[in-house]
Amino acid sequence: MVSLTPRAERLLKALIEQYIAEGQPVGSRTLVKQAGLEFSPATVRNIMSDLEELGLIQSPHTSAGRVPTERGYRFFVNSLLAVKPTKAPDMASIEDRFLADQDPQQLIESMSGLLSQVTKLAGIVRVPRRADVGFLQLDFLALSPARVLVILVTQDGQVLNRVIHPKRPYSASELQQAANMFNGAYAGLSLDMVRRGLVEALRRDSEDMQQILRSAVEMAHQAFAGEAMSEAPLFVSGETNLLAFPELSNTEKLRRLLEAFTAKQDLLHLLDQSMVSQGVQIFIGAESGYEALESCSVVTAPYEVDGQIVGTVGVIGPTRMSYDHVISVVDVTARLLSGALSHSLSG
Amino acid sequence: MVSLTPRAERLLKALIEQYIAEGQPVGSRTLVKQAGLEFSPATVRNIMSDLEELGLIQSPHTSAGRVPTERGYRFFVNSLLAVKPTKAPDMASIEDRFLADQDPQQLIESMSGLLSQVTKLAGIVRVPRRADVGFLQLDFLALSPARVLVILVTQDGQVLNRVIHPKRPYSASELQQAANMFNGAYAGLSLDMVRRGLVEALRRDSEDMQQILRSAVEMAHQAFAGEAMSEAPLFVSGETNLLAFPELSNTEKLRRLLEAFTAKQDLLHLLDQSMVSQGVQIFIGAESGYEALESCSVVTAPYEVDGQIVGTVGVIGPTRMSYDHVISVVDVTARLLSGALSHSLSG
DNA sequence: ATTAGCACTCCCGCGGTCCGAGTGCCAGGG
DNA sequence: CCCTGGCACTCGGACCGCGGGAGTGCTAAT
Repeated sequence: MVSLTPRAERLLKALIEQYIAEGQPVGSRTLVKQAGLEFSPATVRNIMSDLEELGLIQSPHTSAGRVPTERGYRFFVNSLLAVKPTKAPDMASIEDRFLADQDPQQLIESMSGLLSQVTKLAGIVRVPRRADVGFLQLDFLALSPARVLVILVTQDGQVLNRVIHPKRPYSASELQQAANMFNGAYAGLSLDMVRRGLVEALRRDSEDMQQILRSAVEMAHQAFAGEAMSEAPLFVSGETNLLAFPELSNTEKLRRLLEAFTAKQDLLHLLDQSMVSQGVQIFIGAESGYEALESCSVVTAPYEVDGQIVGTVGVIGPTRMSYDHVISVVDVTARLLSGALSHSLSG
Repeated sequence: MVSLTPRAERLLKALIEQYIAEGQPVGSRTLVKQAGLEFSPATVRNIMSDLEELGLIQSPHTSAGRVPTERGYRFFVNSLLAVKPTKAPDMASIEDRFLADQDPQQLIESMSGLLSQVTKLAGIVRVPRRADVGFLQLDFLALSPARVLVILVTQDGQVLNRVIHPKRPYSASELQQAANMFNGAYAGLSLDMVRRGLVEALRRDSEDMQQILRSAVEMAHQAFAGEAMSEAPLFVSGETNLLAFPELSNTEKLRRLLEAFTAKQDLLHLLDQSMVSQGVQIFIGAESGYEALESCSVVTAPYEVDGQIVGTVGVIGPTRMSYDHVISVVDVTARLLSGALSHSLSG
């Protein structure tokens, strides 16, 4: 890690803050005026020259001011940044969202909207991997003779459902019985284990299985063995907020970015990465490793249920974002979400 | 309705087709060449002059070619357009989507993605209003002593669910009994009627109601009486496709358009409008009545279940879209969706 | 009635100029 | 020795004028 004189640090900090605020390359004169520095523009120029040699700032062209590089932002975030507490009105918006007494799944999904609204950036949320949550119970419900609605409930209150067309009609009591047996057989396992159990059970010949349980297994398999149980959902909101940033609105970058949002693949990897460690994480520009996120930063924080990390919330915006505010908003949102989930699930 | 000479019609048709294909103002010379007309550019200019007086075309400035006006598109769509059958590969994509045996709700929601993918425009889908569908059954499921999962199933296989915190703990058998009584009391009504019934039942003093049913009503009310039952969902996909059109990418229009997509209010009204009559409907530019849709056209078609219109699918794109292809794609999608829904629900 | 010709208009791209902002460097002063 | 004022330099952006090209409208001739 580079080390700077206190003065240089102070200057870099002022420069980055100014650039974040205005979005324009900042020159020595404006920097002196704006930051109230007690030395002259010429001195500032010398220091800037040093900072440029260190790769912390650069100038777009000869006679423009300086702009932070990704390294500059990184240094800024690591060493210079004073995270500001979330502003009261923002805090109020966030807390309001947690007051509404809704089911956990919806609460989690609403986080992306909340974050985008408060930060004026794009909000993202990675919902818990279904495969890991516990199986609670399953129900078969006859919609018509040929159609059965399969409802699967997890221990954290998620509900998955799907309509299937069984091979033969079943009576309501048969279905009830089948569900009871199924629930008895698979209670308490994780969804992933249930799914593997289903595949296993179907491969073995069915002779050693009661006919009614076999029917249940078949129907459950038909409904949920596919990707439905292991799909990896990710929600993005407020993409339009990004249109407001001129550095992104040059269409080509924007297009790639929005396509990355709909493809979700890359984002998913990134968010999974951020699930391994606790606390707020920040990916600046190329650090994310995805081209589509060039000149963007991602700020994430995992949330947990009963001490176990299950998902991530965060925001995506231009590298030029107000890290000091964004970080605290993401952090507090993740914390409150963790609290709300743990409370509502065990309360 | 204006009437034109056959020659003028032919010319207008060629001009609009050319403009749709290229997106550039088209002049007399290129028009003659491209459309293989047997008269000279000068004649074309005279006719164009007439068309301009009629308000069907206009020129952006003196020495540019001509561009269709909204009236021009309208006339084109009404009188000149020969709808082309959906191309085989597109047809294949569409049919593929209906082969996957999934639940109706998901199938409907996937239509917006399908349409955006096939037409390279933004796809929209209005899902059925929940208030109108029939109530099938309701279940209470204890997640923990303090939390009850309420699952509501409609006759068309939709599942709504929400976690509530009842006033006192209930045993599993109490919950079962409550659900049974509730289902007996409200079976067959529409969701809207159920909701009104709930409010009514709570307002009456509870003495004339069995205690256990009263508990069920309270819990059901807690879970679903809010907007959950009457919310009006609308799905939009492929917004990024619109970035490819230069006439929209001027940022300000695009921004408003995308905001209209997230606000959904205006779109919803528009789609509700299109539910009153059968078949494909086309709103060109200002015809939609919403400023955000300026210089955009919307092509919609309602879909039905058992002869009853329940929702709408469609696309949104620039007024300069290939109506001939888009119309047939939207039409066939709506038809196939109607077929799939009627089949899967009664089959 | 159609067409060829022609003058006209306007957009667009090009090169040139000017101006301002900002830099780098140097010499002088605390 | 470090800071600072001064100065020459560079570069981008706005402005301007010009010419070419595309397209039109009009008119006269067929």
